[in-house]
Amino acid sequence: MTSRKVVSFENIKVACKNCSLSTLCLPMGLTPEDIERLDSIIKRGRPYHRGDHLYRGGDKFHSLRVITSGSVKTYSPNEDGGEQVLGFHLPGELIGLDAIQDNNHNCSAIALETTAVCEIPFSQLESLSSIMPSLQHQMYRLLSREIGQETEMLTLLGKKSAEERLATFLLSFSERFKQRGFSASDFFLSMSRHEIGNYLGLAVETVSRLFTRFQDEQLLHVERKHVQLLDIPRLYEIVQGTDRTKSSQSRI
Amino acid sequence: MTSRKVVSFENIKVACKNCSLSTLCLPMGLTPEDIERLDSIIKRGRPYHRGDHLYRGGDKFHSLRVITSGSVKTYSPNEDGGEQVLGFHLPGELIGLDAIQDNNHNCSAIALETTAVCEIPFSQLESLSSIMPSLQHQMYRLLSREIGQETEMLTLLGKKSAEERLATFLLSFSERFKQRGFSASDFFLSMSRHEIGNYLGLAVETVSRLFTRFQDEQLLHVERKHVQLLDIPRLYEIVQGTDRTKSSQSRI
DNA sequence: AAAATTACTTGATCCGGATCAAGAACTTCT
DNA sequence: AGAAGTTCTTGATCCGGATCAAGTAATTTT
Repeated sequence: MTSRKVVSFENIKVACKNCSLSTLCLPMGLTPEDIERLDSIIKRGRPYHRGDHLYRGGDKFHSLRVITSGSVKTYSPNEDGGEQVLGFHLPGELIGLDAIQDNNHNCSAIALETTAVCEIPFSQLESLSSIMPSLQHQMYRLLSREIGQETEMLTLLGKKSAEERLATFLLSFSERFKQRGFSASDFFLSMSRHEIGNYLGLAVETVSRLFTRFQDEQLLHVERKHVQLLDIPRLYEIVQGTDRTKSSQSRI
Repeated sequence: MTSRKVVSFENIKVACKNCSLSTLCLPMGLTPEDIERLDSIIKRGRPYHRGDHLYRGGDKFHSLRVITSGSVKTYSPNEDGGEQVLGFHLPGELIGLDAIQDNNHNCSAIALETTAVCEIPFSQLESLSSIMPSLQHQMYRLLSREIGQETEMLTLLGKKSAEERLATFLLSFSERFKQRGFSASDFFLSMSRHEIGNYLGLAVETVSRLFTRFQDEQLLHVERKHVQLLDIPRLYEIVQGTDRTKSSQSRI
């Protein structure tokens, strides 16, 4: 009778096979039996609160982590006290891949809100992947995808204007929320303007002004962290630098 | 008698076990037997000439490539005809890792000078790595290292000044040449000023002016592609933003 | 609920590096 | 060797976005 109640809130997502993220996550494309084996090495701890570190630069590396709810910022603390924000991570995303190289975290990861994660001890994952070719393949794909994403970010920081950067940022969240079954046009950003600016290589003031400008131009409505995208197609035009409102006479 | 002559110029580096790069390259840390097995899947074609493409964005991916001599530029062609230079690659460096994710090259690679490469068919490498844990481990490390390097580049493009960027660039080559047994302070750059600028997110003119300035400040001597670093310690100070010549009164 | 702190916005000014322009040095072609 | 095309350098100007400054709104502390 009461035994039903044992399946408490904390245990609902206790297995990959029941997890709605499995199509985005490490188990993607694995057979149910393989998922079961992967599942057996995964640890699910208690949630982190806003501001808690998942790990810090310098920590010994032992586990990769998948966000299962909430969101996380990764950043690399640089010599003079400042930091470079490296990414914002949503449920289903794997973090810690950069630490494999020397078994050390070179970056830090901090929860932006209440956040749950799965921990995957890397040495066990490695052993498992050497007897499970499909898992090995998935790991190679994920590592490669990470490289590809950073490559896009290099182009963003190397060549794009401030407004192209912010539009890219917003559409990235739009797409990722959509993938996760949320609205592509109405969402909350869990990070501050300062963190957005740091990530995009812009000053806070520039980010703030751009939000205001985008709103004036009817591209979106923004109130604090709540963003509603009103004209996604035009945001895409801005991303490509094809925005007719200003580039019509340039570049010929 | 004449059979000795069969070991011609082209065949000297025909095996990993004889290759001076093996400590920097994929075989790093493998046992001689494992190197032998890896060697058996590697293909060595004829050299590329300056301007030849190793692959282009959109090509089907089948092989990773290791530069064995010469140098290569990777770049991502972007929509409007321009390009973002992603990296300059020296002997021992592995390229193509970003293509694993979807079996397609998203970037292009072009020889900057006469260049030889080893081709490693990825599907064979994958099979081999699933029966050779040490190779699998090495692959994970290399992929992770690539992520770490791109992360550093993100910080460079997001936060650093033009002079910090060029100093970082020069010291990166200095270190890599040194690793390969060449001079750390006297070398030839195989890429143009334009390509350096593109890579560093700077205009050609800025790069040219910085070379002139660095020379005026006795940091280096430069003549066309020939660079001699005269004050490596001070270049390191510039990289860290700790250069006393200008930051002494700032940031307090 | 008031006070203090932190986050965000908006305006004014400044500056690093882009862009424009032109000449010089080098390379390639014929 | 001379012509034509590149690449590089140097100077002048311009502008996007940083920095400085101040005010306002939200959040946290007490």
